[in-house]
Amino acid sequence: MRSHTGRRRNEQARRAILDAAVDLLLRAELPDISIERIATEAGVGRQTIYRWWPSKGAVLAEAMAERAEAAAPLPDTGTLAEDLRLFLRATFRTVGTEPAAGLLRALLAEAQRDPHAAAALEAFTAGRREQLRTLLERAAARGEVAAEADLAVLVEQLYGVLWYRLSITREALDDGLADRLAGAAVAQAAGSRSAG
Amino acid sequence: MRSHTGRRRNEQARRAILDAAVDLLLRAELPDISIERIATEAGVGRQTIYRWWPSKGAVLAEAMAERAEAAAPLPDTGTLAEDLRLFLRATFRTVGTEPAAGLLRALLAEAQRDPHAAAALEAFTAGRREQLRTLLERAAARGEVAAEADLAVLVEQLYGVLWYRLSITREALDDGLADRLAGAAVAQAAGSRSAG
Amino acid sequence: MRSHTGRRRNEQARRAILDAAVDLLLRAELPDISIERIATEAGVGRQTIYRWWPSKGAVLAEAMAERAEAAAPLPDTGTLAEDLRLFLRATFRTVGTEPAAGLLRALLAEAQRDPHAAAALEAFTAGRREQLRTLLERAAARGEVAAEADLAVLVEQLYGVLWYRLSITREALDDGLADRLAGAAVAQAAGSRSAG
Amino acid sequence: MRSHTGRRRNEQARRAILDAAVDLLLRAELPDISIERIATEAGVGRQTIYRWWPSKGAVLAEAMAERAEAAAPLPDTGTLAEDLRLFLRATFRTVGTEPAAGLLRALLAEAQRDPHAAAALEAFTAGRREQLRTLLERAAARGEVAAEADLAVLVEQLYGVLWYRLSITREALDDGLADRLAGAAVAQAAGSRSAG
DNA sequence: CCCTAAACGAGACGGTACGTCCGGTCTTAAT
DNA sequence: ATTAAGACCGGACGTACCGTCTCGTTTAGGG
Repeated sequence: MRSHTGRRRNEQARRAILDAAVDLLLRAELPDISIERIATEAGVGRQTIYRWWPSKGAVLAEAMAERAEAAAPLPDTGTLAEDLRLFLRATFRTVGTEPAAGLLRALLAEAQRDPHAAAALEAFTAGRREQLRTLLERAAARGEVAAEADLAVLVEQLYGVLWYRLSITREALDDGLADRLAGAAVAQAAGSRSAG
Repeated sequence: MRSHTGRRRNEQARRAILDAAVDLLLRAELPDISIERIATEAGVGRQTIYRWWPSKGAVLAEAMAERAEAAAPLPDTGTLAEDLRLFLRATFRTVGTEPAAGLLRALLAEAQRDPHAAAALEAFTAGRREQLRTLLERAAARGEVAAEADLAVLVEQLYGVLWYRLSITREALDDGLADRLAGAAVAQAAGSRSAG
Repeated sequence: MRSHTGRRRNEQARRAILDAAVDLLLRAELPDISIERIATEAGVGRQTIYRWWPSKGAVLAEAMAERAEAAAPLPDTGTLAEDLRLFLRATFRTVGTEPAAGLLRALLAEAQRDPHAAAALEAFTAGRREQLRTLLERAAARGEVAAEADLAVLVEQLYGVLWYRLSITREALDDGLADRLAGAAVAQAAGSRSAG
Repeated sequence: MRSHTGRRRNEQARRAILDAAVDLLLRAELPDISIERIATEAGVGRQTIYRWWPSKGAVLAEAMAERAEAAAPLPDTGTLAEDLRLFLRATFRTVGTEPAAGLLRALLAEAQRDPHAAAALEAFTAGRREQLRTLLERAAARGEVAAEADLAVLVEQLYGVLWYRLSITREALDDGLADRLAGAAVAQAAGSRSAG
């Protein structure tokens, strides 16, 4: 009884496909990148892509997830304001510049029509929200956050601005914005205290 | 020198095209609506679409802009909290349910690849931000907002949450969220005072 | 009861259309000339063409008929051989060179799909056959032709070679061919005598 | 280095395309048969036609060449008159009736605008001329033809009549014509003798 | 001198076909 | 069994024309 026969998955092909997808995004030559082009670029048969990924969105999602793996360690300076400032600056630097920005935009577009991409994007962003939530709760544990503060909403506000600028206004995601946003978040988290 | 010669644009055709585009979005039959299908659905030659719109995104954008024309009048209850609550509830009700939600999602996707759609979406959202900004500044004039509060960022936070849920998490945009968001915004606007 | 009211046909437009059709053929830029292009070239509304001609083939036919009006006078040297030689040389010179050659080819093509063009071509060629037939019968009256000679077939043979070269082999229609053909025709007309 | 990879050409698809082309010609439903219709009729993707043929004319040409492959064996009765009579009768019977007549007319029209069709038609007719030339030279070897007779021209005369009737006058290509033409050709070939 | 009528240039309309590109499936020979 | 190659059917793309249908303008008698 064989446990597995036949040729094994070719890791080089996998790499070539993901790299080709990102390369095409970077070059941003044409409005959209096709499976056809990815295969040609990667020097790979089209079927090899279909064998391992259910859709183009899934390829992009894997490419993105891979690049994002090196998640920045959460800063821990002791104050919410500083932690948030550092976290947002680091996030914006990665996500606000090419190639990541283009990748995310393409993935967002793809997610609107491809459920696989939607699921991948949701999973990815859920991890990010979790991370930010952790940062906020650490501050709450230190007593920097009012009891009534709605941390879940705050997380969505912060990432909301990021995606809003990425996909709609295309305004810069720079350090200045990170600082303003950190300030606003701190005001919101703390401010309810005086309102309470 | 003649000012205009030849047959005039057929308003019925224009209507049929925009309506067909929205109808297709509503039915959401296929992941993407093609110009071909819009033309067939509208009982119109394909060229008639190409004659008046530069791209599919431009058709969707015009369809959306038209539906959005009936902008809700800004509430004016005298308090920021209540104004915001009403405004967000009204906005979420329109935008968070079909057909508007699907239209916006499709337009967002299209805007990532089609500059015409991108421009149309940016113009549309700029108008919305302006409106919300007006609401906030009225409150500021009443002294409800701390001097240091960053209203521009606040506007982006609120709409950011809306689009984030629409396009990424697909969580409901309900009255509960509107209220929480209004609360958070008030806290942020007022809260800086204690931080100041 | 009025006999005719309203503006009269514009002769300049007619001329411009026929000239544009021939010009386009000459330039032979693209595989085929469209009504659209003729109209643009002629600086004329498309409807003006449709008003006066039933099809593109009819325009070409009229253009050709007009050019062919200046029919060469039948030579009359006293011998069949010489008459035929001169007639074929003159015909080949006109028809074997541009623009006439292209016009005839285009008309032939059009006649295969457009009944109007077919009728016009048949009428035109019938006139030509008549002419050649006259030449042959003059020789017969002089006793140069055997009684059994089939003049109708001979006419078709001569014009058959012309069109065969024009449309299929595209070999030159030069003086040499005219002379060989004249010789062959004389042999055929006279030759039956010995066979009789 | 591989000699050939990938799926092989589907012979059934090739057959279906050629058959559909001929079928459409037969039915002669529309003045012109489009690639679109051939593909639909054949149950084949449009690209499959473009992959293997450079133009519509090339498809028609291949369809015709295939039908013509079963070339009638040259008759060999011992006399030019009889050989020619039989050859022309057989040729006219094939070519003068549908579907062949329509096919040839369509191909002739196509050849006036499509170089591929022109080349195919020239190649096809060259073969036919060769055949007829052989028949004539066999008679010459038997001494039935005058030394000065211009066999090349005679071949063009005979096929010229065929195409002239096919494409211009559309008169019948019947046995009677074959016989008259054979008689005329014999007169021409032999007649030069008395003229010499 | 207007009135009616037709022809004019322009150009929008619903369509058909073009030739290209891509999607997702399949077949082939090689590994 | 997987791979690169590549043919297959299907179908959308954006363009070119088709023949028809308005438009407003121009030109010509007839009243």
